[in-house]
Amino acid sequence: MSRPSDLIQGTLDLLILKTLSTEPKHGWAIAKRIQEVSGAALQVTQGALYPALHRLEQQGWISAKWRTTDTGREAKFYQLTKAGTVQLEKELAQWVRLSNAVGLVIRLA
Amino acid sequence: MSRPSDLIQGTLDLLILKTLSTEPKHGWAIAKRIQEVSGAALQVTQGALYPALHRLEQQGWISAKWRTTDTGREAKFYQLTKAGTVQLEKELAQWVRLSNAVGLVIRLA
DNA sequence: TCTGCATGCCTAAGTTACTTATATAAGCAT
DNA sequence: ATGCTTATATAAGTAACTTAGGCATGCAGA
Repeated sequence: MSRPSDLIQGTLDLLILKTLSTEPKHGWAIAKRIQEVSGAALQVTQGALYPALHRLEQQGWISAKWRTTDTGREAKFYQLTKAGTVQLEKELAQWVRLSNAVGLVIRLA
Repeated sequence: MSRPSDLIQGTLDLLILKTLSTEPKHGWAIAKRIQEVSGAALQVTQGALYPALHRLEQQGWISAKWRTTDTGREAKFYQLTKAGTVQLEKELAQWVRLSNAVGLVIRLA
């Protein structure tokens, strides 16, 4: 079956943290935003999304609060914590480092 | 502990196939080459390497043959098959597509 | 009115690809 | 003979997914 892979394994945390770096969002909006910004290349399914959000919350990188959306519905809004901002920088640096390294291998054989 | 992560999950197949695209190599040499070319950013441990090679062989993307190395030792040399070359192109395209998408998210928040 | 769709949350089971640890063996140098 | 480098390999454990469900609300259309 291999994987259709609409995500690069291990980058979801980075994507979520980065998406939250502008303003708090609820899970559904985060997934939609990632999909839009990536030109639909990245698909965050709910089975990946919610466990990831709980993971990040448990790590103390994001915090949750129920609030009403623009459309008048209850939703769980997440925002970056200070620790989350630090973590985002780490993951960004890690991504740049490793993806560049992959790029090197691709170019230099 | 998180992961020290000296690899991006799911890219190992691509790295191996690409490394074999110039000439046949044995496992040990593949790992060394990836490490060198990446400026030591990527580390392929043996526990990841050998299962990956067997996986790729089973898929029919590489084929193995025992041969003697320059240093006069027996080693298992792998070379890309035709199917492997096709697969390499697929994985390359996939990588470019997805890593660019991650780049978009990073830049556009 | 009720039917369906989009929004919004969630979990469970299964799979995959790793990490970590261990085992084996040959060649070479001290 | 002791230890280091080269070289292969497997086993147990884990993290992060995929796939497949379930539940509830608001709104639009027939």
